[in-house]
Amino acid sequence: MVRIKAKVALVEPTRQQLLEAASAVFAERGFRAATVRQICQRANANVAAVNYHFGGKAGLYAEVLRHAHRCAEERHPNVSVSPKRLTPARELEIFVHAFLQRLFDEGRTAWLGKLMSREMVEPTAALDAVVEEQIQPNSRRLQDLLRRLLGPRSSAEQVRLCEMSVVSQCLFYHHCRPVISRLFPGFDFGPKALRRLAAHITRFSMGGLQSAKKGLG
Amino acid sequence: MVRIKAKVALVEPTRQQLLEAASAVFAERGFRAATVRQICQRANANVAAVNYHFGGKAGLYAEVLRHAHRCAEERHPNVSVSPKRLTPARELEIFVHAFLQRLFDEGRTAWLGKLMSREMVEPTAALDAVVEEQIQPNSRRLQDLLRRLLGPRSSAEQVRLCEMSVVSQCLFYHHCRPVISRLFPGFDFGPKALRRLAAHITRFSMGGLQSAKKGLG
Amino acid sequence: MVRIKAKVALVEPTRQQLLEAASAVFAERGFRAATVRQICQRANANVAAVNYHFGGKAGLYAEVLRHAHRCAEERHPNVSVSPKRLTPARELEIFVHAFLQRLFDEGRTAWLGKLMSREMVEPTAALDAVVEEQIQPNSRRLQDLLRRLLGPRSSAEQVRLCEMSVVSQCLFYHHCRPVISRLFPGFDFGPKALRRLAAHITRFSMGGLQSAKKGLG
Amino acid sequence: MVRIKAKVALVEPTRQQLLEAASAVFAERGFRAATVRQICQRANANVAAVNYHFGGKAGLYAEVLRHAHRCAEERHPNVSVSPKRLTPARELEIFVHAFLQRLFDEGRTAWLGKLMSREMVEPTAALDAVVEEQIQPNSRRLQDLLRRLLGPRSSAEQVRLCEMSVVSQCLFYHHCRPVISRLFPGFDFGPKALRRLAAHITRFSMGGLQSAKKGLG
DNA sequence: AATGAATGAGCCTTCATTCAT
DNA sequence: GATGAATGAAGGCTCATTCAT
Repeated sequence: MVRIKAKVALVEPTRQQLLEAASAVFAERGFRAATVRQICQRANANVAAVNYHFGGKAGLYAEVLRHAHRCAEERHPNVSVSPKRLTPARELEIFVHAFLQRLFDEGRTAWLGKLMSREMVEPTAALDAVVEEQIQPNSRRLQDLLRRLLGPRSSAEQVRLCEMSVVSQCLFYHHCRPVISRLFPGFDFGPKALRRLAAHITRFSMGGLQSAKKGLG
Repeated sequence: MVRIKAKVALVEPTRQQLLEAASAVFAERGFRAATVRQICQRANANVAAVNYHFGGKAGLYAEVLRHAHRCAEERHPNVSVSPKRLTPARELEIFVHAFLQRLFDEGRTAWLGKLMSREMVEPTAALDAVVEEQIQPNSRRLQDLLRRLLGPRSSAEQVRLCEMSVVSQCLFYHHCRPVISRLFPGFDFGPKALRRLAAHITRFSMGGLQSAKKGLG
Repeated sequence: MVRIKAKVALVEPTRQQLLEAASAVFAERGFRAATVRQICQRANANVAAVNYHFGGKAGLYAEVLRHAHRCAEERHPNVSVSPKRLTPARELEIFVHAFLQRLFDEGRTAWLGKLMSREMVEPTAALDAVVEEQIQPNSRRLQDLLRRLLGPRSSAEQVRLCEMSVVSQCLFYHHCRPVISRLFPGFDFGPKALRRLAAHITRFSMGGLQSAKKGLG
Repeated sequence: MVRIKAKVALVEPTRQQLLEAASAVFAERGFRAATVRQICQRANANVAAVNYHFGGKAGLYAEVLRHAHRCAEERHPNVSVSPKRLTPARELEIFVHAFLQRLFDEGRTAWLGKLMSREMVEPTAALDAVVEEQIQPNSRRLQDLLRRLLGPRSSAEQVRLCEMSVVSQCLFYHHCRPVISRLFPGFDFGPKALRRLAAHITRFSMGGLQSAKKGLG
């Protein structure tokens, strides 16, 4: 039993190492540019291991998306909170801030964001599952919050449009980073900046929601 | 001489055809996935032509970005208009609508959007020029408009943040299209839908700006 | 013990199942194209089982030839008949018909024919044993019959040549089936057709033997 | 022009060398076992040359079948001759002898026989073309001859069956060589032996045909 | 006796590039 | 100026086999 424990402790199971290595490489280089050999070398595994464990490069990639999601979830557990006495504005700010933190965290957490960005530009078969399992639930949660803010008379489309207006503002900083850093050198994404960003997005969106609400009448 | 004339008239110069074909292929498949052979075949040119005219695949790509920019500009000349008597809200709506139209136009115009999306995920050396020559001017123009809406007491950062809030809402529909079409099947981007979208973004942003303005006090 | 009994009763011993599966797969795909994994999967056995039980793919193949022979023998026991009062022509027809039936039987019996066809094109070490144990005895039997038909003055070579003329006509339909079915679409190998074939081969051969006999004088 | 001549003389065009090498290797090892690398090495060509010239291993193989046919044809031009005054028996013997010579010739001519043997065991897509372009015409020619021998009252099926009886006797020695050499050691296939074989097959077949003819009445 | 994981050699193919013409 | 042939590096994958359990 000691030996077993020792093994578990010392030698990471190949499959797991493969997953870790692949997440990093796929995030860095993209599906196409990443090579199986590269991944295996990084995972100290044999070239054939990928096929054995995941059935091929594509299978590995699909699993990586799930793994990256789990890693992000682990670090920034989904803000499913329904805290006791929060103003809706505060609730929105928490959502936005958590979203930004997820996007701009580094290390293993960053994988998901990078992978998803690539999926937007070049969707793979794996996207369907991700949307269904990961994005949809979050979308629902935000819609619930917005419906409360827009009032009971808001239409489904109104809610959808407002949802996208909120989400877009968060994603933008991540997705357009290369342009932002060229356009506004010095713009940073440290913890403080993220808080300021969240504050702005929240305030801007609260105003936007009010405007949209008025448009309903 | 007759033959030469005929040739000039009928057959586009190889270089130009190469550029056209490459723009389409790079936009569709991305730099890596696009193959030189594919491009040459589409351009009715020899495999070695790319190296001959552009020094290689990379050289061709750089030229393609410039070409795609020219094509987009040609079709939707920059909305530099400052029409006489428009309400600021209307002015904003025009800007937003023009932006969306550019993004969702099809054919040669679409190349630029697709190429830029890819540049966001995997910036190349060509990006610097594009930002400076293309994006910066537009950014300035929008900032001017927003400054007028936010009032003279608005800080540079306020303007910047609001600019990004506006722009992000436009880009989102283009950039996250794969998710949107999965999350909200039936969401379309025809001319009517773009007008509705522009209306929403404008109203939402006007509210946001008002909110941001108040925050200044 | 109950469990053991149950297991013995329900689950064919791995070795046997491996043999069955391998016979089918080798017959269908040939030695090279057949994969160990395919065989093991079909036998519900582990990938390593082949090496464990037979020392490798080659060892399994050698055993398969023997197994296929046993299976064929089981279904069409060798026509050792020396029936009381048959005309030699009838005796020859019985031999030919039995030969054809063996070749065109389906299921487990077909394995041998297919495997032997492959051995002809690419002989393996296993062929020697098959010739000695299986083919030689049949050859002797046919030679005896032909000697009776050719008369006592026939030379050993005459007998051999006539033997091959008879045998070749039977084998041809099996061996050249792909060409026959393309050259004469509709040519079938059902029980009736086999009887007609046997009749033709017998008549043709009886004529041939007579001709050969005359040539002796 | 001198230089061109020199080149033609010294450096065999890659494509041709590839074809030669491939014919040999495919005949020796079969389609599957043959490797592109092996072929290219033998042809002093780059590994990618096969893909460039033939579109892949399969394309090369298809071309090889045609090439092998041409080589065989070149050495033993088809006996389409209708020589002045030959007895039908003599005509048949010439056909049979030519057939045997083709099968047992060595060097480049042998390729076709080996390749066809493999096609019988494991037909590929290339077989259809071979049957149509190569086998069918020969089959027709033999049928014409046999029809003359069988008389005008012979049915199409009679002719077909007799054709197969004749052809099978020729092919047998080639196809079952591994067994023959084990069963009758010392059986050789030199020029003299081939002549004797042709004589036997012809005599045997003439008797067979007579028998078949009688069966018609 | 039997297994699941892991290995390494090898295969076919693709691709951007170069070279002689 | 332009081409068709040729190159070599690299990529994903398959397979029989081995090893520790």
